[in-house]
Order: sequence, then C-alpha cells, then structure tokens
Amino acid sequence: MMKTPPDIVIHRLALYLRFLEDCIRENTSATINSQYLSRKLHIPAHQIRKDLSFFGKFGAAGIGYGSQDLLKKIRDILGVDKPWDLCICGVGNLGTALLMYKGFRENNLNIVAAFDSDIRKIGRRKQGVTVYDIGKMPGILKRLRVDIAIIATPAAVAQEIADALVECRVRAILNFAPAKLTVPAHVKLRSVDLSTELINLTYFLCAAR
Amino acid sequence: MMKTPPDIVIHRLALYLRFLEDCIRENTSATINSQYLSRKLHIPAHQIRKDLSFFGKFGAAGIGYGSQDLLKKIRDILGVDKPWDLCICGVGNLGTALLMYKGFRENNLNIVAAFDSDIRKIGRRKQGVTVYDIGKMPGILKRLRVDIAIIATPAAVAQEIADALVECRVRAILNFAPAKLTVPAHVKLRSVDLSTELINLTYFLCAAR
DNA sequence: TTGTGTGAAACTTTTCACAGCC
DNA sequence: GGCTGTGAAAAGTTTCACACAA
Repeated sequence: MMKTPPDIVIHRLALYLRFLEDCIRENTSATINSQYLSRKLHIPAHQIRKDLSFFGKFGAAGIGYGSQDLLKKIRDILGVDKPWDLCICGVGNLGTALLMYKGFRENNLNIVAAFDSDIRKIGRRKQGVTVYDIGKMPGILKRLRVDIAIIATPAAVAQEIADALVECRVRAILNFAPAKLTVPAHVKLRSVDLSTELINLTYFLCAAR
Repeated sequence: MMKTPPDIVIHRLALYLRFLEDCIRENTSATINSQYLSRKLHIPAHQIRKDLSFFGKFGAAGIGYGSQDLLKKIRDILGVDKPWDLCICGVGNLGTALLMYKGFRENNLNIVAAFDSDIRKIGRRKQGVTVYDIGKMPGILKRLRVDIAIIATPAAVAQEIADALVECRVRAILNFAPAKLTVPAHVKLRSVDLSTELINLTYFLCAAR
C-alpha cells in the first residue's frame, strides 16, 4: 500500500478481475489461491501476490483469497463500480463500432455525447447518442462534464482534439488515432494503435526469418 | 546489432517511422538528428539513439541521420515494405470496421479472407473480402497461407480460434477479444483490449482523487 | 501443511556521460 | 562545435526464497 503501482500492474489487475468474474459466474468455490490463478492466467503466482500486495493484504495465509471478497476489492481499486461519463470524438468506422459496443453500458460507462466534423452526421443520433459538431465541443463539454474521452478521429486532427479535451478538463483519454499525442501530466492518456501493433507482428515475422 | 531488442523498442521504431514519413512528405531536410526527433516525439534523444543502435550505425557524428536513409533502414528493419497476407476472424462491429479500414491496403497488408460463424454472413463479400464459415477455417487457411490473423470474435471462443490458427501455421496474431490468450512461443501474439484500457483510465481517475 | 506477504536478488530498461568522428 | 554510439550507472520490474499465519 506504499509505492504507486505501475500501469502494468493495473493492467494485470484487470485480467484478475475478468477471470474472477468468470470464475464466480460458473463454479463457486468460496476461496481461490494465487497458484490456481497462475495456472489459469499463465502469470506467475508470486507476481499475482506481489501485484495485490501493492494495495494491501487481502488473503489468508494457508487458505488463499475469498473469491467474492477479492473480486470486490479489485473492483473497488479499479473503480469499475463507479459510473463514468464518456464521449466519443470521431464517428467514422471505428467510432461507430464503439457506439454499437454493448460493453460500455454493462460496465457503468455512459456515452453521453459523440462528436464529428461531417455535416451529414451532425445532429443525428446513433445508438441513442447524439452526434454534435466537433467544433462546438468546448461549449458542450462544459455542460456535460465528461470523465473519459475516446479519440477516434484521423491522426491529423487528433492532437488538436486532445488539446481541446484537456482544455475542457477531461482527465482521461483513450486514443485510437495513429498519432503520438502529448497531454499534461495530470491527464492520463492511453493509446491503442492498430498500425503499430501490426508492425510489431511484421517485425517478428521478419526477424524470426 | 547484438542483443534482441525488446518489443517496446520496436514500438518506438514504428513511431519514428511514422514521424519520418510525415516529415519527408512535408519539409525535406536531407538530414535529421536525434534531438529534433526528441523534441517532436517527446522521447529522449539518447533513447532514440539507443533504440537505433540495436540495429547498427545509421548516423553520421556531428551531422545526424540522412532522413531518407533512416526511413529506408527503419522500413527495412520493421518489414513494412514486404507484402503480408491477413485474415480477420469475426465479422461483427469491430471486424467490419477493420474490413473497411483503408490503412491495410496502403501498407502492403492484404486481407485475403474473413471468417464468421453467422450463417447470414457466410458466403457474402464485404469490401471485396469473402466471409467464410469459421468452422472451415483450417481447410481454407491451408490453401491461403496467411501470415497474420486478427481475432475479433467474442471472448468465449477466442482461445479456440487462436488454437486453430496456430494449428494452421499462422505465426502472428493480433487479438481484439477481451480474453487472455495463450499461444506457443514461436507464435507472436499481441492483444488490444478496450475494456482493460478503460479500466486503466478509471483506476487513474479514482487514484488521482 | 498450505499459501500469503515481502525483503532481497536478478534481470530489464532507461538515463547518463563522454569518447570519438565529422 | 555538434552529434552519434555506447559502456556504465540508475531506475524499474520480475523472480526468488522464506518467515509467518491459519
């Protein structure tokens, strides 16, 4: 409970969370231990324990962890039970696929607005979400108070959208545009870059001969 | 040119590549130095030099790197000039968005097949790509010889699809399903997990109070 | 006896600092 | 003087091994 955990620990916590959910949905063993998690997730048991120890002591020596209890604790740590408001910037192929994605609602993630610059899209509703003029984003976000913004615009405008979001006090951004963005330290940015991921694969295929 | 570079170095090389492309498209300075790249990409200059040094010496002391030359070298290292054949497993919202994505063709990435289990989709063509019965994937991939497979199926079936792909000698997989997959060491797996990324953000929002 | 929590060791990646070349 | 390439130091992450609690 002392040092601040690195991103990768949070990432693994999310894996534990997902597995515990599945686990509890199916069989319901009251306790679960790090070795069992290890076998199932292919993550070393000591790493799982170390990850958890960042946040306190949840287990019972000789027994393991209470399944329900651990799940609850992890949900709590990750903040997944709180409701969060989202917006999606860019309603192209990807933005539209995101709007259709059911996983948001199921996880207390509320899409409260979408933005695009295409005049044909502005004013329409997609999956119950209104598409606003992205040029009017500042005014709209001042009222709406979004927690998380998703950028799904072309790379060329991604940085300026990010700047505008920061200006609107958005403190967490998930970027899908293939561009390296820069935001102030108080804003959390995560980027998912399809082309970069593919390049990692082509490199591997080359290097492995 | 000795130790094998970590994934993250390849990832950064992809960023350098993209920036150099933009750079050369616009202004054309014949040379470029690590400090300039550093300022633009917000990556320390010494890290850029170190990254490049994994693959040899491309620069001239006192001058920098030949822009064209460096671009060419990086393209070569990453294997982006070679043509690669892809398939997409799962033609839901995301799979469809991927099929519509123009970036593949522009980068020598050829989608040669798509697979789905939905009888209404099987046999149809989307963006010039035929959707096959995913149950018949093994037979089809034996003929088609795909280099890279993209998994965009529900999480529940992702592992079995991955197993089938490995069986078909696919050696690189990009997984979008929210599931932790396991593949043999000779297969490269990269996963992009929307829900996990979002959780990273909600954690940050919680932790930062 | 079983399984957690944790210091310490091992390893990996980043940062530094500077020799050497243009 | 300016900039690369690189050993060596520092920082960060994973692995180990074991004290201790049930």
